[in-house]
Order: sequence, then C-alpha cells, then structure tokens
Amino acid sequence: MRIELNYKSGQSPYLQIVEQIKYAVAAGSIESHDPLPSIRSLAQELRINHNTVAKAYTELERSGIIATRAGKGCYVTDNHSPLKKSARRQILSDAVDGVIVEAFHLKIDHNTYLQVCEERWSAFEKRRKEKRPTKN
Amino acid sequence: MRIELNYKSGQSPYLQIVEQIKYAVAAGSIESHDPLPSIRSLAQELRINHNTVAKAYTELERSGIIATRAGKGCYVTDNHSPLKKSARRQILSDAVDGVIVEAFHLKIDHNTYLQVCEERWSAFEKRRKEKRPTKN
DNA sequence: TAAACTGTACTAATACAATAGAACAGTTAA
DNA sequence: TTAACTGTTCTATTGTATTAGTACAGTTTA
Repeated sequence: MRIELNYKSGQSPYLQIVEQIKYAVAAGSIESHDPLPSIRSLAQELRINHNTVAKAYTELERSGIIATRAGKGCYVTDNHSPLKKSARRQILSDAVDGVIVEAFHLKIDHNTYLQVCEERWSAFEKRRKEKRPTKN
Repeated sequence: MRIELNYKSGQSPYLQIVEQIKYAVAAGSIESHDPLPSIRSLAQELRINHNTVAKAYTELERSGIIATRAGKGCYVTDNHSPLKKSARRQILSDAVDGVIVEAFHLKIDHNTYLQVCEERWSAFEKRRKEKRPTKN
C-alpha cells in the first residue's frame, strides 16, 4: 500500500490520503484487520506534518473504515456502514445521479454508460479476487 | 427552473447554483437555447451578491454548458464537451470508480449496484422525454 | 441619444480550510 | 521504571475560497 501525493492536483494532501486508502480498501489492496502505517511514519515518508496524516485518519475513522487506538496504532475495520439498507441505497442513488449528469454533459450514450458501469465493477472484483484467491 | 440555496449543506452557494443548473439541463428541465435568469435577477431572488451568481455562470460557461453575452444574457448551449471520445469515456470511468468505492464501503452488492445504475438512467431519460414528447 | 437592462473587471473584507509546532496521554517491552 | 513507540489535543499561522461593493462596458429599445 503505497500513498503518493500529487501537489499539482489541487486536492489537499489529507484528502488525497483519505481517498487513496478508501480506494485501496475497496480494491482489496488492504484488508480488514491489516495495520496501516503509523501516523508519524507515514508523515515522515510523505514529508508532511504528522497532524495532516492524523486528520486523514480521523476522517477515515469517522467513516467507519479504520479504527485508531492511542498507543496501539490504526487498523482497517470490517464493519463498514452501520446505516440501514434503504439509507445506503439512497446514498448510492445520489452518487449515481451525479455520474449520470456528468455522462449527459459528456454526451455519452446509454450503452457506453452501462458498459463502463459493468466493466469498472468487474475490474474491482477481479483485483479483490487476485488479492485473496483462497477466500473466494 | 427553480434554484434553492441550502445554507446548512456546507456547500458554497455558487457551487449549489452550478450543480442545480447542470442537473436541470441533464434532466431536461431546461433545454438548449433556453434563457437563464439574468445574473442580477437571480441574485436578487436568492438575496446574494450578483457576483456570486456571475461566478457560477462563469464556471458553467467554462464547462461549455451555457453561453453568456454582455448586454444580451445567458443561454443554454447545445454543444457540450469538445473532448474526444476516449477522453470523455475516461472521465466517466473515473467518476464511476468513485461510485464503486462508495458502494463497496456501503456494502452494496453487484445486483443492487447495477439495478440502481439502470434505474437512475431510466429516471433521467423519462423526465427528458416527458419534457419534449414530440422530439423523441 | 438616453434610459434600462444585460454581463464584466477590479479591489477589498472575511471566513475557513489546511498545515504545522509543541506538549500531552496511552501502550508496550526491555 | 524507563524508553520508545503509538495516537490526541491545543494553539497559531498561512493561504485560499468566497463573497461583496463599486465602477465599467455591451445591447436594446423608446
């Protein structure tokens, strides 16, 4: 799990860390109970203040993706999202709406849209299976 | 086309205007060549400074969604996205990746995901057809 | 031309996000 | 206990986003 900061992207470092870790968990690069690099070591590696990493980790903890314990460290959790099914579906629905608005302005047709939706899901699925072949 | 500002959302007013207009165009609530409310009249209606509305309109013009002309007003354009096909598909792909990461952390399964992707597209399509039934 | 409308440009005030430094507190192991 | 590691809290600084006020410029129409 390698985190890289892009200072030209315009996105703040702490948000880049949040996104990359969320992405890595979803893609199976890191799994439940895996330890994350400690706040200070990651900060040193990225040459930023440790509070910037701490802010990213706090945000991830708030989302239920990781757990932090003073003195121990940070770990990926397995119980993401305590929301009930209908609420989770609503959040997804809003996110999909955003993509559809984007697709419309990009003049993308229905078939291409569906194709991309399926392709990308398969790509994530594949990476997760490659990472833990015995568990599936 | 009614724009409403939510001051509790945390999103800045000018971005709310941008999003709502992009959404309205994608949903067919406003169509190509339709006039938008003038900068000053919309500002007065929303009780904000006209430069805030101007900023939103500038952003929309930069995205190729509307055209503004001093003295005349602002109109929805029809030529969105001058990017080539592969680039547009790449942008969509990245946006879909974001949704998939979100879906994973929401513990949403493949079927539900695909169902929502299709459902929401149909909902937009339906609204556009209802708006201009003779054109399709 | 004059008035009333359009959008635009410039400047300044304010608020907030982002980052950093220093000191604090919990955990482990020698 | 002590040392070395963990995360946490507090405060301060910096930079930038956001908004607003004012003055300017283009277009239309009476």
